[in-house]
Amino acid sequence: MPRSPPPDPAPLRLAEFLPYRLSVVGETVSRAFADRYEAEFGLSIPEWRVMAILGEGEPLSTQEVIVRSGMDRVKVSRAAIRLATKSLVARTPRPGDQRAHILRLAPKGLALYRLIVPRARTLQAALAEALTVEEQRALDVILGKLHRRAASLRGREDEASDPGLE
Amino acid sequence: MPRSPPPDPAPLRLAEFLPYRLSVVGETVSRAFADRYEAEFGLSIPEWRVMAILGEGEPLSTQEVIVRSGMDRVKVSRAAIRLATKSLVARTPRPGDQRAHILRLAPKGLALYRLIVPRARTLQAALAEALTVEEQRALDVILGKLHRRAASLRGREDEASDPGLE
DNA sequence: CTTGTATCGTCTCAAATGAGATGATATTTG
DNA sequence: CAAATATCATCTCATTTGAGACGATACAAG
Repeated sequence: MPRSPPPDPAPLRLAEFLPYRLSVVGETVSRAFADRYEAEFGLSIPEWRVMAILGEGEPLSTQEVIVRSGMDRVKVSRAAIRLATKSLVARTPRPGDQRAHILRLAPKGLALYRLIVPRARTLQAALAEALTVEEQRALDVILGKLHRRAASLRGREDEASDPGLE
Repeated sequence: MPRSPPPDPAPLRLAEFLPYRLSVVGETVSRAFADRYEAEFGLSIPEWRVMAILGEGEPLSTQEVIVRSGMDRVKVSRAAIRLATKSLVARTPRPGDQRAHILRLAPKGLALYRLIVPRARTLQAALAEALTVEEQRALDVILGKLHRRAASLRGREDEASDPGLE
């Protein structure tokens, strides 16, 4: 029995495609915030992230900042160097391990941090304001789930099988 | 009455900060999908997006693809050129306007499109599977709201005022 | 028609990006 | 202890990015 030519799949509407939408929204938000951080504080996003991590309290090695920020090794290294150049961050060798640098906010960095945090909260509020409180809570859960799933999709690049190995 | 030193704002937890999380999730998802499109079809994300838009049916000018894809002028231009080089997309001058190119899927491009679409749906399903149906619906609404809000935040770069001018 | 302005897509170029190499130090092994 | 291996942060370099310049065409006003 002759097959009819492969039927057109219903065309995919890019505008409704989840990965596309996530990417566009993420980019738009990032740009909006990047513009502000740059204009108001002269910081790039990677610089701001490093400051934000260090502002949480503990001094951290570059390596630890990499893990917590989710950023690339090179990005963090460069951000740390630029921040040190601006005297916003102090870099001291780690006692007992000359390879690692301990990063901490320098006094000037701490002062700047105290200026940025309220501003960042305001900006976030301006964004979150678009959502109801329930939506905000839901989004929180959703982002966590999506992140874990996307990370695991990245993990096993090929082969859709591999049930539970490793 | 002497002021006490400016009280530390509660430190901002980057890991809970909405713009940060959106950006990280968006990036992770994008990478996961970009890896697949590249490995399986030899397409970059911009190339895939252009194909997806053209696959919706109508032939479109570069300009229209720019609008619908949300991508940069240069990105679309380059993607279209690469796709044309691979004979996936046909570029013909628009009758009556020699400036514009009309883009449409070439036969080879249409064939590839038919391969990609089911795969893209499968990948999306693998991602969306992490969420309940209610969450998927909620996310849809949420992304729309966030996108509009972020876009408008970008609009009025400075000055929190300007009520309604322009 | 001629001049001025707007829009099309591409090109240029400087900046950002990130995979891999590198040098320096630490740790493990024999 | 010496040698092999691992880890840290940085550097290198090829690629990607996007703002602005650009040439070409279209349209508008005189």
